[in-house]
Amino acid sequence: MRYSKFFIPSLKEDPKEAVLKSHKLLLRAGFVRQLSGGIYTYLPLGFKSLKKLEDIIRQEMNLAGAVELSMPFVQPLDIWRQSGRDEDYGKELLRFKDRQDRDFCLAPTYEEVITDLVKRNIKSYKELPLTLYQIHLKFRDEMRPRFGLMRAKEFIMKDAYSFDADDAGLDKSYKAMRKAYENIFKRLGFSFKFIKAEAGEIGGSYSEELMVFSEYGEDTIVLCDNCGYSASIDDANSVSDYHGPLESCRQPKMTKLFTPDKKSVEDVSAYLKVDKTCFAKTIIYETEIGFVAGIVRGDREINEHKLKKAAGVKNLFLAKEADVERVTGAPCGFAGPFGLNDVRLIVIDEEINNSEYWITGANEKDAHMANVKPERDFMPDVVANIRSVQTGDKCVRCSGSLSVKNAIELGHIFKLGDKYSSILDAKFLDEKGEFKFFVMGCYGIGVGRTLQTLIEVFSDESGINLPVSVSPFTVAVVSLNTGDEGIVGLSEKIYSELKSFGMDILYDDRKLSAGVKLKDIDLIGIPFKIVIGNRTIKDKKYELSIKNGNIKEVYGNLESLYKRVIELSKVEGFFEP
RNA sequence: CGGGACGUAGCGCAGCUCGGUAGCGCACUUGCUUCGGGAGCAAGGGGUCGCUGGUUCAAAUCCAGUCGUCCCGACCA
Repeated sequence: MRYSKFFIPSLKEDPKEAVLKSHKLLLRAGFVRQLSGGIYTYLPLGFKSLKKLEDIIRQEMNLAGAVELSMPFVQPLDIWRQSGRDEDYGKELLRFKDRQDRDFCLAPTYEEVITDLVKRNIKSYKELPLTLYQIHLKFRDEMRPRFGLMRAKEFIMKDAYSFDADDAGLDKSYKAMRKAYENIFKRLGFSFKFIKAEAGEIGGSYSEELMVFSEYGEDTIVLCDNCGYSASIDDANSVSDYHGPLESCRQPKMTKLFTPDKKSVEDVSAYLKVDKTCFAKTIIYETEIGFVAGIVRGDREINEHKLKKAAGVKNLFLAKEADVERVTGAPCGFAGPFGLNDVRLIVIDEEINNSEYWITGANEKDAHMANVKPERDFMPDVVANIRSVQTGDKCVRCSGSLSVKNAIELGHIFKLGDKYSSILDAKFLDEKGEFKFFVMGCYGIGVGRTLQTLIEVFSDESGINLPVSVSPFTVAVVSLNTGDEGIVGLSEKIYSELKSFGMDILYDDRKLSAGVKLKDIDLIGIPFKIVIGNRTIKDKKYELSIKNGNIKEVYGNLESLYKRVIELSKVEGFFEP
């Protein structure tokens, strides 16, 4: 492909709407453009990369025995009314009417359609198991689309659905998909892990999320360095073996401490010269049952998800400052667990209950209280694990050391059981001639999100650095001086010869200065680059640059250059020096 | 949906406090020179200042509303 004939609107400067590195690069390298919030055009370059990524997914799905199809993006709302998810999905389901005034929606997912399809066409256990998949659009009217393709309203997803005669069959289908996912993400070069998850909107009995580690991931997960235990920060537990504040900060009896203007644990700890672990901090939340106080150690954070569960509430958010003042009788920053007005529940973390001698707010301006003991000085209603795991905590399984990492969820696999088949009355005849509901599983990969995550994880200061298998082009030929016949002639020759070997090649024939062209190639991140300039002609040597590792190789003749390029193009991930 | 910020040329921004001729860099067009890491000189083109209304002799600038984009929170691939 000639650069001059391709459409690559690259940007020199960071667009202001992007925050994330990968989002900036997607825009700068001319991979995508936003049409409206959460709605994107894939430009030729991004589209080419996307297709390569899809092919990898397709290969592994096919290998696992899944069969590809394509379902309608526009769906009659009736089918959603039947499954009851019309209401469940709420505003995320974008609805509209056709000219006959019938209700339709844009597909946020495809369980209804696939279940209906299989119900109408599969009658016997002899036709099972069956796994169908598609790579296709979904639309969810997200309340807040953000970070480019990471959370878009319209997005591309690979979704697969398995149909089995019984649970044992489902286990097999599930395992096959799980293995396919492992293959896909290994081929892409990701460092990843499956994490058990709560099923959410899709529902079902068991599900795992495929998480890829990345500093900027929106999800937080906990890993054990020793036994491999892993869980979402909302589910993860750590050993509670804390035996209370240090000797040095224990007071023999309840003592009021003067702490002028010191509100945060940080400030009070510095002011009193007492370790943060000696504090019990009291946070007031507003919920549908009234105010709830959550108490954890001073150096800890409350996990609101856990607190919700422990308190048995659905909605929970930090109380407004005015409410905190009313409830505690003191300005924000001096809350303690005793003498609270109008608090329905006091929930304390296990660690707090394990011990005494706590320093807490005194519910009085500019004062804290030492030697506060649960059950003597205040009555906890619930004792539970409501703290977030921190790096260094002990693993509940093996007492190894836990670490907390950010990750991006790229896949989610579910055992659905008969959730949809029973609602939609999808049955087949088993060997005994009895009707049974299909036992289903469903398996998703966010394809657009995966592309962006590849860029997030694999990029350097100069630009994108994708694995060879998903880079939009494998090799670039850059003609530095388009005014020189010798250079142009040689560039054309190399371009057409490499093309004849079936190489996916971008030939930069633009009449621009050398710097601009080289920067663009680096930004797009083409793994291998052949630069033709005066030097090439003068020295009769051919230079091949490898982006990963910033390596330059020089060849004395075209045959050996071609041989090397062909060899390199077969690398699946990155060329490793 | 709650909280915050921003909308001025294709892109990135200044101008707005204190109302009076719309500006800078990059990009673009033409010519000449240059040609291994975002070239130089010369000449040029391009903006209803997001939109609507109000105040005013006069609005990019002040006021109100509205739309859009982004960030933080509750949800998710």
